[in-house]
Amino acid sequence: VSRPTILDVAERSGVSKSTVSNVIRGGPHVSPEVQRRVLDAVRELGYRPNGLARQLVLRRTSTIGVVVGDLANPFYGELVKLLERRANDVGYTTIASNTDGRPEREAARIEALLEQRVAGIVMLQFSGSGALLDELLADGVPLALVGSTDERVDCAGVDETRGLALAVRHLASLGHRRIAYATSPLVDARTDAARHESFVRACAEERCAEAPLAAATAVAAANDIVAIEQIERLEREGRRVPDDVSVVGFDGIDAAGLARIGLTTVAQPREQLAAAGIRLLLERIEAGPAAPARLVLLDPELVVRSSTRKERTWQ
Amino acid sequence: VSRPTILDVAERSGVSKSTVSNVIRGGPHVSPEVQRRVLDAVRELGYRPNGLARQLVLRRTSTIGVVVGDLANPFYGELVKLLERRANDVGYTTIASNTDGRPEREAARIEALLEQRVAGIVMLQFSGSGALLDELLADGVPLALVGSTDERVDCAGVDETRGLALAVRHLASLGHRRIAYATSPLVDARTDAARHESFVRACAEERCAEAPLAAATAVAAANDIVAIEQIERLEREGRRVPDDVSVVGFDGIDAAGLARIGLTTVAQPREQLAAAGIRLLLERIEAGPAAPARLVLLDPELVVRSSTRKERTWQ
DNA sequence: GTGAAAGCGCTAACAT
DNA sequence: ATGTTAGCGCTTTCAC
Repeated sequence: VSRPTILDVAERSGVSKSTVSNVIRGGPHVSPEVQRRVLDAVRELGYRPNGLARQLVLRRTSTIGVVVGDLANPFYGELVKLLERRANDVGYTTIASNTDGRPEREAARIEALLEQRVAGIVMLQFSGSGALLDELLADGVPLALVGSTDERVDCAGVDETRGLALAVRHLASLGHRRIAYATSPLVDARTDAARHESFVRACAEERCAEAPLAAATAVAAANDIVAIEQIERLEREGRRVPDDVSVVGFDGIDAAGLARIGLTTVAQPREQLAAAGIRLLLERIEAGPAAPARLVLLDPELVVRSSTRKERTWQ
Repeated sequence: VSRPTILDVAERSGVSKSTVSNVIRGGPHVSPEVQRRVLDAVRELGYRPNGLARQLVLRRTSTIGVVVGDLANPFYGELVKLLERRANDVGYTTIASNTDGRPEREAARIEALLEQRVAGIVMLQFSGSGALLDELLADGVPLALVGSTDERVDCAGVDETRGLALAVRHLASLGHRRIAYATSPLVDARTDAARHESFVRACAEERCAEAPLAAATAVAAANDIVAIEQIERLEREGRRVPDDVSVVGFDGIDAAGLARIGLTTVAQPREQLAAAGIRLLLERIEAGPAAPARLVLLDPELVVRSSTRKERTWQ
């Protein structure tokens, strides 16, 4: 039941396999007559070119690896989907690898991608192990970070400083002075670090203080999932959102926009992130490892909904 | 900058490439001394086996294709994630392909998977084009459907009849007699058809009637996303859920469990679905195309929350 | 315009 | 225990 090969097609159409190869790849110098015969044979035999063999001989693949922390988070699900669409448009396929945020899984999945000789890797998640990054860079693996940033690699991300500044400024303008930062283990460590850092800075600028969750009148979450979890937790504990405490998220997932949730959030431009990520990666593949790292910084946008309101004492 | 090959390793460690191959694959008959030398060479050279070449010569891959309709739907995102984990556990990798529910994209993505010579395909989405299925079957492609069913292929799914019966019976017991069925284009056509059919049957059994959305006191949705959209729509139109109309979903996504949403839903056992899907596929790969198609029917579970209540006139 | 031949990097008999 | 050899299915010079 072995699949037919290019040789079978050659035999059946009475030409050599090079000629078959030429017509299949739309190569040059093929007489219409021969072309027809070959195409007929292809159809009759149900021939399907072996991509593995082709990639082996070409010594390059048109596959892009996508490393993601949590596919069950719709923000990443959608990003993966957009990346795939984008990649398809330019003739690439993608392989998505879920890491559950575990560094050892991340390393293993990347290793597997490299053994498959992917043309490059887009990382939506990056455990932050600098060693891994250095190794990849040293290996000359084309890399692009989407949604987080690192000086050493090409990145497409949102301006994290502005992002959390937007959130904190919004809360401050509503009179909040004691703001908590909420996160979870599923948040990519680097992203988390960046967001927390800028949260702290923005607090300083706006003269608010970082407070523990129990003592805060508002919470800024590392992402929308965390924000929604916080709303759940708060209301379970009898504190109303936004009446008792305001909550703002980050990402702009669809669920945040539901009337029942109404999460004020800092939305990321997902389409643009995906587009920039693929573009950066392809250009990196083109340019080689020596070219300087580039950074595409997109603007996040504050979407105000009903999870934030004036601090109580101000009413 | 070409990567080192097995030959480079052989040369550096002063053995033949078969010996290198043996130690790398943990093959037999390798003296500890030679083993050490080879491993050293591997490390020094930064050698990484070429999976493409290996798969080509083995004439089989350990890659499973996963075809999914909408990765941005967290139910599918999670399913893909679980499938990947499961597959990894048994030595396989997965490559997920998003189709956006479009049959032509579905066909194209499957074609690409086959050219990559995937060992088999798990379909979470199936456009329902019988022709495509027949073709795959005729080609002897190992196939497993997860979440939908077809007599011709191995399937792991929830008992759709029971699933919607659960929903309708629940609504009927609350006094609802005019129930609408809600769906959307993103719902896999076959799944949609199956659910609607059993909805109709359950209505007959419970003596309810299928009603248009505007005239219904309750709505059964094809999945949780649709259900949540319906809640949005209804409340935007000024009809409260569950006070004016009850809504029940299907799938059991995390968001349904949020207190703010509180969606009564028919939950699918996602872990078990993923596990069964992978198991069926592997057994199919093992058994060959001739073996009879198998069906794993799992029990859905009604999770009652706050989106359903007694029909008003009954109070 | 078409074919013959030389690999791509690897595994698996079969020798030794 | 290790080496030799013959491919896996394809692309690509280079002849004809």
